[in-house]
Amino acid sequence: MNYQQFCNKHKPKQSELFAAFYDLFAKTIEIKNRKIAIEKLQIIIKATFKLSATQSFASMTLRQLADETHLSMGCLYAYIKNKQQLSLYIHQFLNFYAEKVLNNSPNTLNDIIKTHIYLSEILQPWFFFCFMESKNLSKDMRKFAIKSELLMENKLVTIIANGQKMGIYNALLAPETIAAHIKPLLHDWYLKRWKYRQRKISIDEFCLSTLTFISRGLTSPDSLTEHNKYDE
Amino acid sequence: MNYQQFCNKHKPKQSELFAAFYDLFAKTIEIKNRKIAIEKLQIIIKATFKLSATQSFASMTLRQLADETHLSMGCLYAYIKNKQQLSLYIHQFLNFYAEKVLNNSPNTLNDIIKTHIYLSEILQPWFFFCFMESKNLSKDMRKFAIKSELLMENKLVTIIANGQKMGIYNALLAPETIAAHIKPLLHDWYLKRWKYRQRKISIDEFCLSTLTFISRGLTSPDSLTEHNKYDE
DNA sequence: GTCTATAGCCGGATAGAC
DNA sequence: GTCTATCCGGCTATAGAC
Repeated sequence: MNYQQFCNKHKPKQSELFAAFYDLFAKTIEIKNRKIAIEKLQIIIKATFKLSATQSFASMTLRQLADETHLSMGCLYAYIKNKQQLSLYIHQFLNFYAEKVLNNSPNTLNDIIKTHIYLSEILQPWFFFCFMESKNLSKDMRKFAIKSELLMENKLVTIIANGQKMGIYNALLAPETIAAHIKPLLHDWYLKRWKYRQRKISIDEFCLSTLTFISRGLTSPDSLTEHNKYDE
Repeated sequence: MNYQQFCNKHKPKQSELFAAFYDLFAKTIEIKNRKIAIEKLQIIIKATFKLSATQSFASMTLRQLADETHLSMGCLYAYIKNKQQLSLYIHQFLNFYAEKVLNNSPNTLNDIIKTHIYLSEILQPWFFFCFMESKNLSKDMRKFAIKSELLMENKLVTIIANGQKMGIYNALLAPETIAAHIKPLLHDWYLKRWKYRQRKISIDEFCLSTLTFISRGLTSPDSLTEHNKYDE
């Protein structure tokens, strides 16, 4: 699987993405004209990402959001119940969407890692927002919001444990430990997206180097060479 | 070097830390009684960390801060010029302090990595705050604030490049790429501190597994084994 | 569906008493 | 140094016209 193949299978058109968004929350959205709602929700959420990324969601005002979307305050409130709900819906939708993709993903280590990176590329602003703004959620909601993250982590652990049992991976580190190290490597792609863009590193290059880095940590069966041993 | 040794050399008493803080900004702080100022600044900044961590700095109100510190609004304003400056000073102080320690740090790869982890342990709330709240800074200030991060990154790159030249490390990945992968591994310690605490993973265990993970990526000279090759 | 106008509150910041 | 009292601007949210 490469990025192009993943896109063919999973990359939604922007309109499809927000159609799914509307359908998920349609019951609680005042506007009943589906086509208009989808269009406006896309505008509102993209503006939310833009403003949140530069100043944080908490300090973004709905006046700014109204300006940015060229909607009035009143109109905004036809699409969202209040400011907090806007944040909540974004979290919930990403969770919903990520879980759908992860549940359909293949089960080799490389493929899961690639699936995660590719997904976070396609939905980069969503991932970034959810990572940075998880504070906005209540405790209950926070638990819900990281369901798909746990799903991902469990998949990693299972595969690594299996690989170790079969002798394919060395067992120097516990599966949970390795999984814990892998995750921040993947997060970096969407958290520091601007850095990779600036350095002109493509997603394929990033995947290659990440997988190389991880594979080497997993597969070398020999003990550490002398000068790099953890020297107390 | 282990954590205990590092602490003996670098770990400041809390009062020393905030004494350094006061001295760095004394010119711009109204309160001239050094002892009182140091004490209150410690209270104010710790409260800021607490409130920011649960709700973000932007949404923390100075009234909340006054409650948490048991100071009045007026009194608060004797220590800080305004809300934004509070955030700025925290960023500037961490940068000042980190640079001091990093410049005195030894120059082996393991020691630099350990220095960074140990430092981020001692100043965990500072590191967490600066990572999460860098948005609050103006563009100029942001550049300034990451000076010490760049210092750290450059040190990594230099050492890795050297090691590759000397044949100690494999040259599968560029030094910059490896450094880019190492950094999020280290950030995880202070960003997800609660997770490691919950799992009862000590800083020494974290260092060991991180260094193991990194070393293996660097030192195995053989090419990737078949089943883990980047199978496109 | 979208707008304007406005209610009502809360935030940052300051003045001035003690 | 620390407090109370207060200004004023800007915020979320809603009512009601179009």
